[in-house]
Amino acid sequence: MSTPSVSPIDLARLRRSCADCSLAQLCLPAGIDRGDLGRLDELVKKRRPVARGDRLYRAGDPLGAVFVASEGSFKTVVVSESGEEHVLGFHLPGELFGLDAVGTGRHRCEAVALEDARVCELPFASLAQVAGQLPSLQRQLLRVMGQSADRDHDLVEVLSRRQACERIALFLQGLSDRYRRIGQPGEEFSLPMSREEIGRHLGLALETVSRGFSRLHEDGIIEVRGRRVRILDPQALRAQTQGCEADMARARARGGRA
Amino acid sequence: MSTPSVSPIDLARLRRSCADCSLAQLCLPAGIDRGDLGRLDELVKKRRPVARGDRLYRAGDPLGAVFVASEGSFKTVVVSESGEEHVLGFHLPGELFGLDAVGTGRHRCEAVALEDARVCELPFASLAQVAGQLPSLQRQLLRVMGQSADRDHDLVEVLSRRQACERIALFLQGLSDRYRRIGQPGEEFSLPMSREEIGRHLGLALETVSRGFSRLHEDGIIEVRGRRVRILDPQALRAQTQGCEADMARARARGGRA
DNA sequence: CGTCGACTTGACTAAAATCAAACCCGGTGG
DNA sequence: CCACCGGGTTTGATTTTAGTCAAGTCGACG
Repeated sequence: MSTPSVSPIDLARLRRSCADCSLAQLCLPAGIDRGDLGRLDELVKKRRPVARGDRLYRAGDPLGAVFVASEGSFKTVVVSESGEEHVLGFHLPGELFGLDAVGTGRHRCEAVALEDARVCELPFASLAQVAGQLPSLQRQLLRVMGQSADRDHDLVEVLSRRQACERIALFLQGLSDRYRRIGQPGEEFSLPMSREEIGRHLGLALETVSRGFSRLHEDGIIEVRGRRVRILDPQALRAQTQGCEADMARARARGGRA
Repeated sequence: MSTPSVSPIDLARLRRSCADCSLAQLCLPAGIDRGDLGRLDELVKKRRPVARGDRLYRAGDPLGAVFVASEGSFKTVVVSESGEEHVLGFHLPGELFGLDAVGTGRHRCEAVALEDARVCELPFASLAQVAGQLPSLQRQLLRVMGQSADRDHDLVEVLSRRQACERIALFLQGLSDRYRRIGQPGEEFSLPMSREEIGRHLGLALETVSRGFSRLHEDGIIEVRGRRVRILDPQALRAQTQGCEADMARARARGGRA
């Protein structure tokens, strides 16, 4: 599954419909019956290609559409007045983003492709309108917004950890779960983002991120080579998530419990 | 219970309707015409009293209702497996909370009254159902969910600040704005939460919070006595928000530097 | 007036930021 | 094929910052 060598056949299939999309169950269409899906299908601009570094929207832009990464990953970032940027989130295929404008009508952050990618684009106004007519879509839209809030929520949980290694472990854990959800191996994946971006996401210096990775490596919990990551001991990773004391506790308990 | 002296007249007025509520413009009814408001009115359990420390819901509870603080403040907290708690947010009168269950159908955090308070309670299922019939309510519901996400967003921004004093300044700034929005003076207010709770919100030790307040006090930016806060120099507070270098820059710009 | 809890302050310690230097690897061009 | 970039990454030494532990202080309330 390298970057798309887009044959005409592929192209045709790509534009087909949400119903045929491999991500459908993770995306907005989940739980919407095939009949109603047609309505949704009509409004989606499907699988538009986006080059690495391209911005889908900028802070201040009026709410136009929400997006689903269909191939490749994105980041959403806020740039503070002082110029430094914080990465609010990373968005893997099947994940919806761009909802940050729903509150005020204007985007608060900008969305950037981390690699050459594709997005599906849904004009928000039409989406909301159709949702008013299709209860199943409304339900799903609310759920998706909720899930998006849950992800922010997760980030808060990460950032509230004091120890750098906890944040990093939690970050890897989260990525692993999310990769697994989209049908890719959760134990081995390659990071679409740089150490610096991870740092800007976790509120850590990039060196600290690197050291964290190295530390987890030394401890035999993960294997890292550049952006390639393999999780060797998921349980231990989870333990790191709970802080080092918890880690100790686990080590102690190792004799007694499975 | 024994909160404010509730005369029969008050009681009658309190139960009246959303249309008459002083918070209506901040709350769900905003932008909904009077006719439709009746529909909403029917489902709201209005101004139920809640004692300090009471929980409106716990983590794991199924999504039943969303809440609006109508009097007094609340906090939402997540308790990690290791027992420590993090305060996700504080909720002032007119602010809606409890949406954290929309994504999964179960609450991820618990909501606790910080003081004797009152809440309006909206059964979520009915709300969603009525929203399907009233486009204006649907729009408003989406907007309110978006605003709630924006607040999470703000918290992320706070937590991503490295300097403790930046976090604290941003926190006070935010509170000030929010108090102003609900028609209370933004320059002088009293904190409904303890230093410890602020710490658990900002990811800081309570001592650090206290020191931060003291520092801002010394610098003549705020006045603090216990939970009473007055903002003396809003501009300087804003500067603190941007980090100490920005602060320095401002000091220099003041005309004359040592 | 004494007690208790919340808050402040101080001294010390642990952790991460910063500064600075190597290192590794994919790509380029000789 | 190999030398040589250059970005991203790792690692080391030092400094800064916030956490921790431990006294005190303040203030509300019985």
